[in-house]
Amino acid sequence: MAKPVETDFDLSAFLPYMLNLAAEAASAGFQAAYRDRYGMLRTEWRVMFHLARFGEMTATDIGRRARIHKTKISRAVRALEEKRFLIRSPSAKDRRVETLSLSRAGVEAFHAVAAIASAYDAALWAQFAPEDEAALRRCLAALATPGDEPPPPGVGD
Amino acid sequence: MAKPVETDFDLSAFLPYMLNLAAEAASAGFQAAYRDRYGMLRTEWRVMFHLARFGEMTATDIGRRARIHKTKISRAVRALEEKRFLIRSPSAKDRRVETLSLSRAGVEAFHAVAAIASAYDAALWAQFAPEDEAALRRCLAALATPGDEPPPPGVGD
DNA sequence: TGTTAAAGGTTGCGTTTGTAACCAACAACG
DNA sequence: CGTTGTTGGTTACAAACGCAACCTTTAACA
Repeated sequence: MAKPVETDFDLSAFLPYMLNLAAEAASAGFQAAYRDRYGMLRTEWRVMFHLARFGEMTATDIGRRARIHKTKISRAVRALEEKRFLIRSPSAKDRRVETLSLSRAGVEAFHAVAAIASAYDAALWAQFAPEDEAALRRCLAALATPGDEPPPPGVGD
Repeated sequence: MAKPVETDFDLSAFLPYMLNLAAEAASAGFQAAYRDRYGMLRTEWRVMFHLARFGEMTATDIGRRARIHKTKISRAVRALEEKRFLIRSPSAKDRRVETLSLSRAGVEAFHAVAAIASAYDAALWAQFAPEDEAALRRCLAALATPGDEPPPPGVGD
């Protein structure tokens, strides 16, 4: 099969492929902000963000909101706890549940990463024409919203 | 730290995050096409696509074009070979190199997956307004193009 | 030629992930 | 109450990945 195959399918125009290339490129430069500086994984950063954004939450709450699987949350929570960024406190009403919150150090780390993220994000958006930016936001929001299926494996930011 | 943290950073408007959610959602429904039916991994599908698109190639060629790391290519090639979808033939000029090509069965599998991908892709694009589609293509292309750095880890389609 | 450097690929090892099974606590209901 | 089913969360095990080291063959060049 030495010759190219006759086909009308064009991978480079295939939306899932384009999205993944773009996502990969956009994430690459930012990961260092939490990976190198705090030894955090992507899921840890996301969990940290949610706790900062919403205050106290349970692991299940985070998973539902962030669409991350239970086991990934569980491991991220343990890692954050070991880094002293997160505190678990038992719930009085339901002894299965633990309420999670950021420690003071966790809040500080969050602020540092969020500052880098803000600047990074601004630089990314700056390369688009204003009307393209609006269209991009619309399309990405539509793609991310579709079904309310169970939490997918996850690719990450 | 029970209360939400005071911050102006909004994760849900953070471009890398939006891209990853969208990429994840867009890929989810398609992966079954090669995973369930042929037991292929994402990298295997990408390698197969490149061989179909360009005919014979070496592993390094594929890696450069698809921006996939050597070791992932190497393992994908072996997996495709074991599935009898791919044939390696030694190069006469350079004994380090192996020329890769799809077997007849590989071409058939490619066609089957490509057909599903085409239909899936059309359905995804159909949800956008025509002018949004153009803008989306522009933005994603711009994001994916930036630097010609060495092959990144890779997230996938 | 002999030496050194570089390129094509593969492999080993540790880390991260996905799936499924699991444990404990609670809820529903006879 | 006792049984049954569900929910919050963790763990075990097998895959997959990323990185670095490695082997072989070419290229550069003294």
